[in-house]
Amino acid sequence: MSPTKSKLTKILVADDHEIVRKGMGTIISETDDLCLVGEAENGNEVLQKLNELDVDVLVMDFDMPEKNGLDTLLEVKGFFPKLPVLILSIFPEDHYGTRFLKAGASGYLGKASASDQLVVAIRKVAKGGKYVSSELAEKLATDINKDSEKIPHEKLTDREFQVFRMLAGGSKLKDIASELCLSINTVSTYRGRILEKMDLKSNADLIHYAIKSGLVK
Amino acid sequence: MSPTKSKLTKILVADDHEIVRKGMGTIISETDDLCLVGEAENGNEVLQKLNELDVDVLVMDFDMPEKNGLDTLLEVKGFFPKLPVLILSIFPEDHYGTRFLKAGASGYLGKASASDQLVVAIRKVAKGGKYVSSELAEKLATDINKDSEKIPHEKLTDREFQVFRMLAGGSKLKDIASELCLSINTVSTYRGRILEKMDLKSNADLIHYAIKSGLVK
DNA sequence: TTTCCTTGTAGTAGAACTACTACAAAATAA
DNA sequence: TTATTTTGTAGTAGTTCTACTACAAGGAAA
Repeated sequence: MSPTKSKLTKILVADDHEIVRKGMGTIISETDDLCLVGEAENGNEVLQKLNELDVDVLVMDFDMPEKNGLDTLLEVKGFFPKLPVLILSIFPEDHYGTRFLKAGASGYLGKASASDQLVVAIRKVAKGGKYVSSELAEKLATDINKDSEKIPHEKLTDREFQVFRMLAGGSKLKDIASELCLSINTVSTYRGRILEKMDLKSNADLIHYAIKSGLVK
Repeated sequence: MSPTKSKLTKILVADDHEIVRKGMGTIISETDDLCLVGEAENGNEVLQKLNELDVDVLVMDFDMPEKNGLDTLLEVKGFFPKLPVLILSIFPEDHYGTRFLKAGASGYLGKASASDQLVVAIRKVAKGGKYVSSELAEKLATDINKDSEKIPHEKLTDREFQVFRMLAGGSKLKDIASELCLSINTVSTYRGRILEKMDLKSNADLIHYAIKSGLVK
């Protein structure tokens, strides 16, 4: 039973930068088998649009205001477990990639990737496959048995990592607590665990680490 | 309908992310009086394209590999002093804006800005004007009275600079106080003055500044 | 299945920090 | 020279952070 194989792949694009959405829209429009059916500016809109529209692939930015990419991904996967999600990021693949893949993303690519890679990735995940860059693939392969040799920040849990990034960006405990709707004490505990796991002594160390390793811009 | 004969504004777009270039290209193409004549991926290409092409406005990303936006801007201004340059950035306007304007940029806007702002900005600078967001304008106004000609850290006194370096290195107020045989309150006052003079908001900002400008490790 | 470790969450008390205010000496401007 | 600003120095009071403790839920290990 094969209906027309040339079925359009319907795509929802989520990014807080309109310019980036336009760019992806253009790339998608220029590709015959792809079709842009909607745009979202933040995580909440993503959920809303997914309910309204018929979507085959979600292409989502890593870093969005209101609700970040990882949280949104988890939520999306809760409601639409089978929807392929492609994560787009300004950060190099190997820094964050594994985290998103573990959370259920079907692929991860940097914004610096050429547009043909975007198209390749979309087609791949639309068919149920995974898309990873060769760098990331290599990393995944070498990471399989080596838990001890992990890069420090990879030992953090998602929640800890989220706090890590905010601390590195200069957010105060209070800001983080209210942003994440947690007690300041809770955030402080995360901070302590982050410092412990990464063998750092202070927020200053943490910021130095984050900048040096390119985890923050 | 425009009674005046509309002249096409020829634009060169520079950004290391192809998706962003596509996005800007789309916005520009959709606007009658604007025309995209070229793209560049990095600072060196910008110079090269400017020599090859007839360009009215350069729209350039803040953060590019190989040669960053500020360096490129200075170089461009050396060869083409009258070319209007619009800087695009993922950072909020008020963080870096003044620095670029002082370096000769005609405008500065965040990537989060709506596309209509991009068009407005391009038209404005093409006519020789300056484009600034209202936030940035306000900031500029308050900066006028300060002697903001100097590089920020050069405005610090020796004592302040000493404290600055220690703070940037991650020292605690207590450590600094005992190292310099001062009251913690005194060190705190220095800190406050440093932040004020350098227009920073927190130790985290200070560390970011110090690392980026090479004042620390 | 039971035990042990990890993760997400928060409270408390004391330490550290921040924002103000203050003031004298040194440097500058008028 | 005199008035004004800058610099070096602290105190006080209110905020925020840190270290420690605690505990339940989920997983992993035994």
